[in-house]
Amino acid sequence: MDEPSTTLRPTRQRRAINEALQGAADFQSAQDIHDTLRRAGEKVGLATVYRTLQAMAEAGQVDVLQGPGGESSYRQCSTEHHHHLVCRSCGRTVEVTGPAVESWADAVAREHDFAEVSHSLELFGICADCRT
Amino acid sequence: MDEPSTTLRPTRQRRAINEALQGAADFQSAQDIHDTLRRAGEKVGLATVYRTLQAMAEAGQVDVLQGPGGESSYRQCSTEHHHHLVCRSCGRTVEVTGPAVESWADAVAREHDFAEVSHSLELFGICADCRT
DNA sequence: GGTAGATTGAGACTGAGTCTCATCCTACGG
DNA sequence: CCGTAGGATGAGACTCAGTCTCAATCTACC
Repeated sequence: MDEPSTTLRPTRQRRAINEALQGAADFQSAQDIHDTLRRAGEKVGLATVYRTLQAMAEAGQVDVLQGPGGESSYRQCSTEHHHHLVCRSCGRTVEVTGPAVESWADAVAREHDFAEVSHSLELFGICADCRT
Repeated sequence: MDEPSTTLRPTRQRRAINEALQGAADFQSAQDIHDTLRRAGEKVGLATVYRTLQAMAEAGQVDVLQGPGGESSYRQCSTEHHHHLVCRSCGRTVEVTGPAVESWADAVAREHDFAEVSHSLELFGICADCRT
């Protein structure tokens, strides 16, 4: 499908996108990042933002979250396997782990004889701040 | 946000969409259903399919699955809370329940003081048939 | 400095989904 | 059985995220 990366050059644009990601605590859409960069004076094409974000997601450097409108949001997270608890109101995101879920998923997969099982799991709620 | 349903009339189109849904075992996109109906000779507008499917999803009559391309797929399922194990290759879908997951989600929500917590959880893999 | 090949970006393009609004149809009262 | 009010429908324009193209540009390396 794709070589690990015949070469992957650290360009100005990629650096800028990386920084924008590090400067944000919560999930951002590609459009958001593009806007941020533009406003910061960085000239980066929209296509490049999409390409870079995708590449980073594939490389496991960022996490992807599918919004309800089908738009993808990206966030820089810890590299180990985890899930997210996201505030529906302000977008605040907390990383959580669920060993119980992982083993449950494995068990279910075995039971139904499915291989290469992956799972997507996100929690949504209203955080304490947004409730007051 | 929205009245329970001032009135909801059983029209030819809605009946057709309902039947198409019952005739399908796996998740179908709105476009799929529209095609199916058209091919079956039923004249139903695309907008109507979208509207009806959305209304049914809101009413809890069908489950929605977000595809990677951001397209929504619909399926008629049991009314009780459950999740799906979907074959990445053929789309075969199995309904599964995970009591352990539900209680884990509750615990996590309490721990971080989030209210009204809901979760989305889907498992993807390759079913036995597709592996042979 | 010179070059191969990866990277970029403007803009055209795609495809899912939404919106508008004139027309159609269902429910219901008389 | 007919007439009417207002929900439902559908053709087509429209929005918007994301992808693709391809010439120009930049980076790594000799």
